[in-house]
Amino acid sequence: MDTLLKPAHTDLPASPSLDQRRDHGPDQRPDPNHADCRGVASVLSRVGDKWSVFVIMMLSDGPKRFNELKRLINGISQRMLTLTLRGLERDGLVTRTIFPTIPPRVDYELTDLGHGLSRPVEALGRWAKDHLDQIEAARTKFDQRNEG
Amino acid sequence: MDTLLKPAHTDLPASPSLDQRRDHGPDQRPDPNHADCRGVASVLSRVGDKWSVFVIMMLSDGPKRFNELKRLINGISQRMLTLTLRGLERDGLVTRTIFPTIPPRVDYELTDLGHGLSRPVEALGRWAKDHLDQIEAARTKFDQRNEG
DNA sequence: CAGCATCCGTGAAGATACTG
DNA sequence: CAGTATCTTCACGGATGCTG
Repeated sequence: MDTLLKPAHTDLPASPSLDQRRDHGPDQRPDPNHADCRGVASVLSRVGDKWSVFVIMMLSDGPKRFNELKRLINGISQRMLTLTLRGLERDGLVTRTIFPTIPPRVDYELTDLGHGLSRPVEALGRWAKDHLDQIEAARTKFDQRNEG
Repeated sequence: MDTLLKPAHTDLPASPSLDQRRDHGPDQRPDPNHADCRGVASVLSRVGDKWSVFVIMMLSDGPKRFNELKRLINGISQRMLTLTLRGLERDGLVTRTIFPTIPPRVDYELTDLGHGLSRPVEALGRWAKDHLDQIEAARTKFDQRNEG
């Protein structure tokens, strides 16, 4: 009940790295006029987390069960899905509803907050989809210049 | 010129994990009706990368120099900044302009593609900022329930 | 079915010292 | 100033096996 799903010796489910590892200095004021880093970063990292994004997208359709999500995302391991869901739950983005039946059934659903997030996230997803070619082209070109 | 800034033995600057490690099986069609994962994921991971986001935000004001960015972001290490910038450059999101003066001067600027990305990214940033409290509150609450 | 518990490899990121 | 080079750490994430 200690190591649980937590990889090795973390204390947070799915986005520990930022909050914990990032304060390497005593005072860390970047410049208030831009972005206040610390806090925003921890939210951004949730968004940047591949699995979180996919889960959010899948759930924007409506509530889903555990294995349903697993099938939809398909590349995700069960551990990562659990971890991701716990993280999203922790952040108040999804709710976890347990039906004490046999066999057990658990539904995951976006909260209002989660739905709010899903909008900019999907906007981003659309952008990504739209410009994928350009980016991949740029990557190829860059790689050729750099080692070809 | 081989190990360079690349941490240990990667081949991509800042978002290699997804494309490479993700194909653990022969057939990996998730369900075309949702998101096509692989490609989008690699873009999302760039966006989700904390440092990339901050750099993009900083550069949306206009071109900046290396150390200027470093100061603005402040929590970033010099290595990570270089790595991030190379990644963004590789993806065709920023340009790198070298002035062969002494001392040397390098300007980084968003490309059109980069500016395009900066819009949804900033939307996300705003969202993150706006709902930071809610999320942190949720986190605290969740943590208390879970171990208090 | 949903989920813990564990072991383990990989690689992302920090710190530091050196160069043009 | 703007990088490079290198070492080290340790968190992410996969695979597997066990519970209620």
